[in-house]
Amino acid sequence: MDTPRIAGHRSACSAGLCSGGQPEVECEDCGLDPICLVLDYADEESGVPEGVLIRRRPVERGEALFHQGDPFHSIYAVKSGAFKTLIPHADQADQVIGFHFPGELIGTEGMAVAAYPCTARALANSSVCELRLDRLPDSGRPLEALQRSIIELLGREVTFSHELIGSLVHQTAQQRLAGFLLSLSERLQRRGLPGRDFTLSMSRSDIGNYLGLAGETISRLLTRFQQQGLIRIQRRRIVILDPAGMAAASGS
Amino acid sequence: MDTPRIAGHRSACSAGLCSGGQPEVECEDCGLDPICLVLDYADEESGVPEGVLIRRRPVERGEALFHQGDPFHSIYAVKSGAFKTLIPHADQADQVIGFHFPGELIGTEGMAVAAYPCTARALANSSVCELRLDRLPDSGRPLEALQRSIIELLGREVTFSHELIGSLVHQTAQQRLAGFLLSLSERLQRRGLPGRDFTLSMSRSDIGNYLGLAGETISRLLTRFQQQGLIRIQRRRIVILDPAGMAAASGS
DNA sequence: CGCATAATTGACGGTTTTCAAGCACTGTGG
DNA sequence: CCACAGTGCTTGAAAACCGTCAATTATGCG
Repeated sequence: MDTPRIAGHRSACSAGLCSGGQPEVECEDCGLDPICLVLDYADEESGVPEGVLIRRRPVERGEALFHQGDPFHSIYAVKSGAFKTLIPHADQADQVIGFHFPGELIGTEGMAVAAYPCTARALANSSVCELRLDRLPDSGRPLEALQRSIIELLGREVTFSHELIGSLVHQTAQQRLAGFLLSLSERLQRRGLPGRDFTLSMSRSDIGNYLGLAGETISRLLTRFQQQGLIRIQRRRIVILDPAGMAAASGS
Repeated sequence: MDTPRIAGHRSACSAGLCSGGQPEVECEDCGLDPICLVLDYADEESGVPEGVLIRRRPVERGEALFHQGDPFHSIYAVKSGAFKTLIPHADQADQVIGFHFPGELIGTEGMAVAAYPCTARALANSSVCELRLDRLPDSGRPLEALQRSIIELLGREVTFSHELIGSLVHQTAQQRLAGFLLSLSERLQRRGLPGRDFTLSMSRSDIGNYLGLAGETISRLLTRFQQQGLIRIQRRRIVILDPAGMAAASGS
């Protein structure tokens, strides 16, 4: 790992690796952490009921955490593995909304409308922490801090979506893919995982779908990046050799 | 107007028309209304300070409500006129993030990160209601209801962004523009304003920027729609003649 | 009335999609 | 252990679509 860490008091794993050898995020690096802390605090103070926070539930590859339209009950944090969220379409191909890596949250946008607006599916064998918000008491002071955290999360998500729209809509295929790989790299590193040598758990078509490109275009661009010495690809493993070159290719 | 309404007790205007003759949204149809109600309630119960809610402030065409990076203090509701939000770029052209019509809110996403992530600019002479959240007391029970409203708003915005991304990225120029005009029509109607005969306050380039297309493409498509008898255009005035045909052109 | 800005329209070229074929890898069952 | 099928990936060729550039017209404003 790029940045080895000491396991926190709430982490059952050390050195960021689990029994399966998959990289796993530490609690300190997890997006659910501020909320977990609120709940821990709440636990001592006012007695949050059991079963609100379910730690390290395993999810098998291909399994769905929830489907579009399911009544909202939980938000999830990825501990290991990877997920995609998508809007299923009966007639046409599904629309891939996002990818979720260790430390990142899934399902936050369902909270507002009482139902999940998308489906979340595991791209690999994974594990998640689940926060059952429906089992929280209806009122009480700790809720205000929790709500504040959620408002922050959603606000960041809106801003991210706006930036994403700008990227997707005003950039060429090469810029989109280079930017995508760089942002992936950055996201993994921010969570204490290796950011220059990682596995794309999703297919080329999934990436293309997400970026508004054909799967063939992704394939062609990856080989072009490799020919330019920017990256090295072995099936789904990606090594970023020249981050500066990638940044140039991403158009900023 | 399509649906004439009786002015509510908090509305200073009647029949949805203001002195300037511009269509104005009623309080009942305004996105800020649930929050206003919360504050009215709060006012009686616990005494919200004066100056929290500023009603019907006029904003001149070209004037900015706030700029990107300004410290967050307020969310705004458009009463009359129209706004665009954009991310300014020093080197390249600005990125248009969205358009805001009477009854719709501006600035919600700034709340989470304490600074506005975008600039809001009036496309026409307009008026807004301003809710100064920085003048709210730091704690107190009514906040919880307010926070819940804001979480709902942000959640809907996230979902909307996801759908928008899907549209922009997987549809042709014709589908995007047809869908854009239809969604505009629906948004205006939802707020009690005429939805089949309205004014595009923004330029062709603004629309193109927002949809990821060139201004020339917007121009060409509008004339094509008119040739097909779907719409009628006179400068910036649009009349939707065949909503069903537009829906077909939008690809769903 | 004249200038500045916005909108229209045409021609051309580049990028990306689509269609199609062949290849590589995985996992399964004999 | 190997053959096989299935899936995903790569690569090629042609066409569609949209962007850019440029010229012209229309509109608004002083």
